[in-house]
Amino acid sequence: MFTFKKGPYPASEIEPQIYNFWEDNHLFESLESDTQKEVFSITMPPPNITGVLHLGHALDLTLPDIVCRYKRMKGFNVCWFPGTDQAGLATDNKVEQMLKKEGIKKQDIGREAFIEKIWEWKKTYGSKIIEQMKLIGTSADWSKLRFTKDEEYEKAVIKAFVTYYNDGLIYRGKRMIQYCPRCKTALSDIEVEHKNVKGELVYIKYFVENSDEYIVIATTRAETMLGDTAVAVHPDDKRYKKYHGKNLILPLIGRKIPIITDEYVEIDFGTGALKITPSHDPNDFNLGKKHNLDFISVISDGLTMNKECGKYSDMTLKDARKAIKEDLIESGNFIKEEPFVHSVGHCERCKHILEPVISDQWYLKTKTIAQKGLETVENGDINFIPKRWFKVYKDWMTDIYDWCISRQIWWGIRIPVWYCKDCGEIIVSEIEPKNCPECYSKNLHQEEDVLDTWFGSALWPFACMGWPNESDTLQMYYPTSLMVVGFDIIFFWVSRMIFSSLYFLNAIPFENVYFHGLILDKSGKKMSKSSSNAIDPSSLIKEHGADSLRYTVTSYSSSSGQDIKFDLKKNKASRNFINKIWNAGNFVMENTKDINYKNEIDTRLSIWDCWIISKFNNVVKCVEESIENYSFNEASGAIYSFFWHDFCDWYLESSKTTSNKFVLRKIFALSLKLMHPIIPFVTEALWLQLEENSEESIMYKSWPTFIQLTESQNYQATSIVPQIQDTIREIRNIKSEFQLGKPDGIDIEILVLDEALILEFQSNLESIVSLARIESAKFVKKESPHFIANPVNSKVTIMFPKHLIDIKNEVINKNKKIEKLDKELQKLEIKLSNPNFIDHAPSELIEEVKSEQKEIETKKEFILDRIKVLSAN
RNA sequence: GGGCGGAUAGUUCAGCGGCAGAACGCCUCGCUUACACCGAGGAAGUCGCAGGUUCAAAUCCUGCUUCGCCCA
Repeated sequence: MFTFKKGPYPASEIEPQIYNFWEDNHLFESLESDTQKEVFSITMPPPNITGVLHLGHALDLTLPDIVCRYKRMKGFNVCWFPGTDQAGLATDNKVEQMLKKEGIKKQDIGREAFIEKIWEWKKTYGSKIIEQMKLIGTSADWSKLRFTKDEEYEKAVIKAFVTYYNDGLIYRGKRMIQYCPRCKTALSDIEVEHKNVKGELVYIKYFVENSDEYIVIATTRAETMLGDTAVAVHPDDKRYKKYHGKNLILPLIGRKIPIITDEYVEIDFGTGALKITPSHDPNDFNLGKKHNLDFISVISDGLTMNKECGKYSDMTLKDARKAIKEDLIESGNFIKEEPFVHSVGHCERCKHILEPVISDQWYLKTKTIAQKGLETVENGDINFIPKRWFKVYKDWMTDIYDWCISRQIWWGIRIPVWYCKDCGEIIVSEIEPKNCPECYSKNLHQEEDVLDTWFGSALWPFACMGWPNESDTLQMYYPTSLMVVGFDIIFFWVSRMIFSSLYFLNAIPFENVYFHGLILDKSGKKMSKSSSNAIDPSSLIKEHGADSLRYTVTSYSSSSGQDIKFDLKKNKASRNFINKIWNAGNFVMENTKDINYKNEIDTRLSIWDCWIISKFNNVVKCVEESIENYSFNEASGAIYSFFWHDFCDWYLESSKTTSNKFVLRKIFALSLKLMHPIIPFVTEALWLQLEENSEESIMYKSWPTFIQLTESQNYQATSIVPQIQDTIREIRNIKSEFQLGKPDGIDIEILVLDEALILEFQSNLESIVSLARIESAKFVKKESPHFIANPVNSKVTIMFPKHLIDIKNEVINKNKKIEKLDKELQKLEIKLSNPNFIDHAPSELIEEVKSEQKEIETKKEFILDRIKVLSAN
């Protein structure tokens, strides 16, 4: 399929071909007929159709993809359900803005035409996000793609509404809601962002009826005073006790308002007297209900003063505030104003300041269903990773409010409620009623509001599988195994998915939830389009490839789900790693192409073969454990250090002189499998090039298993090779110290004190010479005066010819080494001389420390001895 | 006000009772026939501060400083 070209790995050229290969061969598709295998299923948190891929998606997609690919290789029947979300408000806004540019207002064209426009828009742009998901290698079963406003999906949402309603959990009520004047709709409480805003605190005199005395009221929203219907004080506040039961005269208006007492009022805040505007403040609303106060509305649409406001009618809130302050000054009621920072609700979607408004909305009673959702996680049926998010979940589920599910926008699933214009009957039905069941009138009108998008997406895990139909899909894949999301949508999505699933299916939606952190810019700020610090993953992919981006986000993703300060340098390092793999592949294929792998097997293993097999066994285990524990960073670290430092730096280099070509090729192929879940493109590209596999994808090849070594092979791997490596390192060190670059003329002697070890060293002489880059080495029985000795360990000493060594520097070096060893010795001695340590520490540890002390002492003596000899010359 | 998280090498982060690690960057050397997106070697840390528990603390406990997030 591919051929090597000299030079760096051409990711942007290869990756699309690989993805097409997978897709064309339907490799992502899961068969419901495949009942032999254990099932592993995931539903994707569906991205917004108006969105573009951002780095958060890179996490949402890469991490589940790793798990899916890993599970496939482990022999599971894996199904990953993809989808996109209608995203009510966001889409409504987006298309509204687009039309605005053409000079069209949505009100001008009307509801139906507007919705039509959105569908047109979706047809053109809605697949963009899907194309981008594919760029990153998403191995989701695209044949099962769903959109949360598909006809079938809409039926599920309506079914859910009607069921809740019939069960008495949905009601319509006049309540105070957060209204976004810009989006012109109610929002639920979690769509409100509280931000501190600089404002002013205005102090106003409210005179007591028939008196010269007054109470001072401090307010941040002077304009709402027109709607005041009481002033509240704390019952124990001595300052105001004498006024209990009296009335105040509302300035400018002259309305009589009572002074009420309530423990809600904070004595120490402001003047301790609180003006109550039940129609325009959520807390005042509650007090108004409690004390049976009048509700006077003075603001319409959240933007302007209403008709009841006399001279202030139709003014904007800002203008009205200014005019009222001026009038208060004139009337002598104004005392002062001072700067004040207070928390103000903003629209989570458009960031506009929200206005609390009383209106008719639809609500879902959440208390009891949330309780069940809480218990399910508490008792471990659903597992949160990391655990700490449970506390956040618990707090929210415990103090949950009824959920305002109606929205005054057009794009969305319209609430399935009809009002009879003749008799006032309310009809809630899954299908449009023909006439009123009470009076048989045909004069019916459907509720104008649509449902909160999140109401529908809460059903995603099962509605994407065809619920409420008893589908085979649902039967087979539900509940799912894993959900991967950012913690920022724990309330929006995770909580609601859990209680919805428990309610409608009496089953958990997923067994595990991995919450990843948020991606921040290099300085730790949230990435956002408005502050232009957002990094576009598509351009990153274009520049360095999807594998690089995947590798980068993976190495940032620990089981503790920390936020990620995304560093472009790290992505570059990942790119280098991918390139390293590509080039190693090139080497392996070049060097093994002349062997027939299918028929011949060379079973003679060199010590390096044994060593790499042993290392490979370890890394496989480590990667398995890391993926199972969601320590993705550890998996990525393990493959990096194995492949680069063990396989390339040592094994591949050793293979240039000594090693079994079969093992070289085999371990390389197995490494590709091992790395495939994390970096699927390059591993597939290389896999397909190993000629024996030219047509079969790596995706369904079995996960590597433990390779058995004999006891002696194991001994060579874990005991001999490390000594040879230490020897090579020591030679390289000396070469480096004396700047002996080229191997020419470096003929060293090696003294080995152990007969068996001599044999091992001798039979691997070639690789020692080659890896250490020297001209020759020979084994001797004793030191020669023409050579300078350096200890590797208690059994191995290497000797460089005197003429290559600067004796003065060598003495200095050796003295430095002594210093170092002394420091280490000191530490050990302190430990060993502590009787408490000897009494309490485990004996293994004590033995370890003792033998280490011995080793260092021997080394020290050896070096001291050589210093003496050198100094004497 | 309540809660959560971070503070470890110049930088980005692991480690979370038993000799402080990685990657990048930096310094020295090297175009060794897979890779200069490379190779070999090296320097670099009072693990935020102060107490405590322990034979032993970056790691556990308490308090504090500081940065960030969530809820009210």
